[in-house]
Amino acid sequence: MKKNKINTDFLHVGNKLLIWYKNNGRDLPFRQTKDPYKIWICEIVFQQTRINQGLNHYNNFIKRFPDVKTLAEAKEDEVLLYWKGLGYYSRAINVHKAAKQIMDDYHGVFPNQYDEILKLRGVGKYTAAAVSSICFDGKIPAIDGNFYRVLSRLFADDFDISSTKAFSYFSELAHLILPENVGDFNQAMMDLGSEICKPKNPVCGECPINEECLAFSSNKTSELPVKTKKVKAEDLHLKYYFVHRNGQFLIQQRKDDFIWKKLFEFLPSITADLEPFIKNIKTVNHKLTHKNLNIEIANVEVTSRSVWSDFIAKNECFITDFDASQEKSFPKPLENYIQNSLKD
DNA sequence: AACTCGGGGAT
DNA sequence: ATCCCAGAGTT
Repeated sequence: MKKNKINTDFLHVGNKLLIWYKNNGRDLPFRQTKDPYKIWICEIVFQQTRINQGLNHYNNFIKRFPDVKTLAEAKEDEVLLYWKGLGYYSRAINVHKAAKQIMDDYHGVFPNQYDEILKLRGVGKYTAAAVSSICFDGKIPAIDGNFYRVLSRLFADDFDISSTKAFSYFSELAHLILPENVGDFNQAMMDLGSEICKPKNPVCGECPINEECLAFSSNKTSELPVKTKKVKAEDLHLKYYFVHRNGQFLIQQRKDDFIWKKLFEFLPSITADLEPFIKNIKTVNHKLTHKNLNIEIANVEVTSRSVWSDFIAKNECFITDFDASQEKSFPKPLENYIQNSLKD
């Protein structure tokens, strides 16, 4: 059913959700505060990330960087360290840039208007709406994956959520049920989408708005939302040389393009004088959302001190050891490789 | 408007 | 094996 066919009054749905949220909302660490800094960080951490997966990262991040100023004054590498294992590493780089932005452009005071929050690096329409509604009583629905799913089911609407027009389309739909307290409403939609209106096997029997849900009454919850675009992973081969000597090994830092932005990695190539020291070669398979990685890692133990120091002098790389490596952010498969090397 | 960016848990 | 998650930036 399209929105222009909806003649019933759905406004009470929003208020029902607020009541449900008050009694059934999840108890999360960022629920006790309206500090825009903390809400902002949590919104960034939990982009495309499940609560259970990011909870420790969020707590550790807030503990180390409790406010904008602390974050802005930190080194980028340390911010990346606290993002280690979370994925989508541009979020860490951007959150750091945005902190500097707040110091420079807003005298360290978090902007309180949607349009200003939207200017922050790494903050899009969703996050700007979330922060402005939760912290500053902004009246803007925070349209995310939960909104798409809940609204498409509530109105039994087959609008393609993978369409680029989905955001504005579901924004309009959201206004049909938007209550006065938009901040709590936005969070209620997230909890409903997470706990009740789940992608698969939704718990419609416990849903506070199942009486109004057109997908429920027409038994179409399993067909909604409609998403036509599918992402397919392509194969990618990577090769690394784990060059080490006496508990030290050589690393370099990735660029901020392609995958694993600015994370540390082993050397992608060596010179001929190191080849005799290759002990063995291990292949690691690792799946990313858009890539099936096949990583070949050559274990190079340099037993000659002169060859070791000569290579370091002539090549761009850093020396680290197993303890110090814990203080840098490596891609997951390389992190695993280091951990396995420790056991040998 | 389409493409790209991680990692992990649920099914 | 497939889907999807408190999305945003780039092309």
